Parts: sequence; structure tokens; C-alpha cells
Amino acid sequence: MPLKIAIADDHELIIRGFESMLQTFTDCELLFTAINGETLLRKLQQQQPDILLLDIQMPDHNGIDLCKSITSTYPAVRIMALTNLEETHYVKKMLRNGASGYLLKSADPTTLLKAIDTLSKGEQFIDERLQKMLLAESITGKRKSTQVLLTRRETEILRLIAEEYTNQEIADKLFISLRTVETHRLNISQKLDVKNTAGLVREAYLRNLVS
Amino acid sequence: MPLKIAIADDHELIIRGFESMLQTFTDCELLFTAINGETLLRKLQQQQPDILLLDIQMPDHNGIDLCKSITSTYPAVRIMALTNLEETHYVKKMLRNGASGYLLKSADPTTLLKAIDTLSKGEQFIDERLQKMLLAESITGKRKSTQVLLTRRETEILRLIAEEYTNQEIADKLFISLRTVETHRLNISQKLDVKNTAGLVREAYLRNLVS
DNA sequence: AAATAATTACGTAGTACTACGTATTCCATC
DNA sequence: GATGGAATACGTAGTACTACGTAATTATTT
Repeated sequence: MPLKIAIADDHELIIRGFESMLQTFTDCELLFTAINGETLLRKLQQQQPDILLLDIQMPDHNGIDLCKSITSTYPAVRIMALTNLEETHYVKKMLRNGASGYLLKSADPTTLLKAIDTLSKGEQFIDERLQKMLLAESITGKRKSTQVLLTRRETEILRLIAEEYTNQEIADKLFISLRTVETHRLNISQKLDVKNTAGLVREAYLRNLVS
Repeated sequence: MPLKIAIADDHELIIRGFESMLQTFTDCELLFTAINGETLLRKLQQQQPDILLLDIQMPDHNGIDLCKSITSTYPAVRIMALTNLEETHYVKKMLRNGASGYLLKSADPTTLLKAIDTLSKGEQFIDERLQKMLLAESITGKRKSTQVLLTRRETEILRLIAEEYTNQEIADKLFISLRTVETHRLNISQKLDVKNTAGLVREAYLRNLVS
């Protein structure tokens, strides 16, 4: 029985690109395609693929939530996260939220085949470059941003910093003293191993605290 | 005689996507595809298409220079600029530098067909939404906030700011004085209408200057 | 060749952030 | 009821950024 594949991406061009690649594979059958999250969820109710190629940046749904809800409703569906983002942060985030694979859109047909093959065997696939980056990170211990846990207050303050509030404005907004905000800020900077405001805002983005 | 088409894009997925769309059109023949600027220039020496679908953001060549040199060497080739960038600035820049059309990668097959058809008649094609934006701009004389144009130097400096470089470090790196960096920084802040470093970094992210 | 835009740079002041250390209160968990 | 994390706050200094204004030099475009 051929492997049933589905594709979800908000660009018809991308869907057709994958479709074209899939056609050259034996033992693969394209079950359906979806141009947005809504369509995807509707079609999943009718039939479930073995593997779902899922763009994690569709306008109407964010990839993490989609991934979560799909894997909880249809545990048999294995999800391959699709993206252009070469960030280890996203890889971790997606794999922690139910994805079984992480593939870049720059992948060539050989890589795609290997990725699908790996998932079909029940194993995890991660893009080679990202795999190396993850490895390097865990060895050097650097850029372990997502492992560091900020407290609720710290998260709140980090978000406000990223939204252009000054320390004084944050203090006023949260009814705490300027010094307290400064203390929090210093603690956050140390936890995240960043040097200045720019680094804080960067982390806020990586952590999806701001859109 | 069928219309000869060529595609240049650094993503195989995109090439296949267009290929797939083109197959459904009668009177269109895919002459060749190219995965980078180098390959494109080499293949153009052998044979010239009527219409070239050209990704303007390839790693080894920038779209503007490629466009310029191709139209001057092969004036018969009509270039359709391909991009994800919904910025009127790029449209103008490309059309001034030899492109005959401007198409977004989010285009559906109908739009693609219309675009190719328009170019084959010797007319100019511009993505509908961008056409409206250009029109609105020329009437109001204003750009939307996301379309503020930074100079090359400003863009460079904004990227460095987002990468946690201090003004002094930027000055050292670019061999300019601290005051110059401060001036640039102030100008950028005014152009982008932001209050502080956080706002600058936020804009850098929105503009995809950092990943 | 002229006009325009970009890049460079300085003066002066004020504001905001960074970096240490120290320390109290609150609250949950053992 | 003891321990420890979280949140609160201050002192002191130094560094970095913001906000005006002005202006010369170099590229680019017309």
C-alpha cells in the first residue's frame, strides 16, 4: 500500500513544487493538498494521511497550535514541519509540539525522499544543517535560549521592553519601582546571555513574545 | 510557435511549482531552468527564451544587476521579476532596470497565465495589489510605514544594531566615527518612527534583516 | 554641469541602560 | 517552620543612547 501524503501550504506554488517532486517517488500517493489551516482541518476530518507536510507559517493558523491539535486528534498522522527558517529555536519548538520532522523548503528531491522515508519508518527527521547546529549548540552550551526559563514577571517585562517601553514606563505600568525593573532587566540579560537591549528584543522575538 | 519560457530561482521547489503551472498552459514551452545566477547566464548564451521568470533575490547575484545585464545583452528577452516582496520600491526599481513584469510568488495559475500573456503581447504586467499600492502612493504622495526606504548604509547599520553591536563596535567595524553611527542611528529612528533600540530591533525583524 | 541623495562628522546635553552589591517580603513546598 | 525561589527595592558608578543643530565631502541621477 502506498504511503499517503498530504500537503498544507498557503502558496499554490509550493504545493505544486512538492507535488511535482512527489510524483517521481514510487510508493507515494498524494491524498490531498490544503491552501490554508481551515481547509486542512476540514479535509483531515474526511481522510488522514500517513505523513503531513505542514507549512508552519500560514496566515490563518500558527504552526505550533496546528501541530498540537492535529497530533492530539489524529495521533497516527506524522507531521513534517516545513519552513524557510533556519533557526534551531523553531526546530525544538516544533518537535516538542508534535512534529516528527523538520524540513527546509530549500530541500532538493533527494532530501525530501529521505525525509519522507525516515518518517515512514517511525523515525525523526531533522534537516542536516540544523541537526549540526543543534549539536554544536548543545556542546558549546551557547544559545540555549529556549532552555532558560524566565519567571512570569520576567517574561512580562521582556515583552514590554520589546514593545518599546522604557524602564520607567514599565515601572509605572506595573506599579513597581524603576529599580525593580532594572533588577529584573539585569537578571533577564544574565539568564539569556545577552549584552544589551537589542539582544533582549531579539530573544523576545525568538520566544514569540511579540508578533 | 509556442512561447519559450525560462525560469531562474534558487529553490528547486519554486522551479517545480512554476513548471507544474506552465504545463497546464497551451502555447508555452519550458526552454530551461536555472538554480542560480551563474547557471542562468551560461544557459542564456546557448538559447534565449521569450520570457524569463527571474527571482530577484538569488544568493549569488542581485536581481537588479542581473536584470540590467540580461536586457542589455539580450534585448529580446522579456523579464518577469519574481519575488515575495510586497514593496512598491522594488517594483519601481526592477521596472526601471529592464524588467517588463512584476509577479509575486503567491500568484495562482490564472494570474501567472495572465502575466505571461500580457508580457507576450509586449505589454507591462504588475501584480494587482502592488499596482493599487503604487497608484495610492502617487496620489497621496506618501508611503505606508512598512515601506520607508532606508539607504544601504542605514540598512547595514540597522542590521548590526539588531545583532547586539554597540555604536562604538559598529564604528570600529565600518571604519567610521562614533558620531557618524549616532547620526545614522538617529536618522533611521526618525525614518522608521521608533523611540529606542527596541523599536529599531523590532523593525530589523520586520524587514527580515536578521533571521 | 547641476541637482539631489548619501555618507561622513562634530558640539552639547540630557536621558536611559548596565553592572556590581545588598536586602526585605511574599509564597509555595517539603 | 524551614528552605528556597520570586518579586520587590536601593546605592553607586560608569557606559550607551537620544536629541537637537550644523555642515563638508562623496555618489548618483538628471
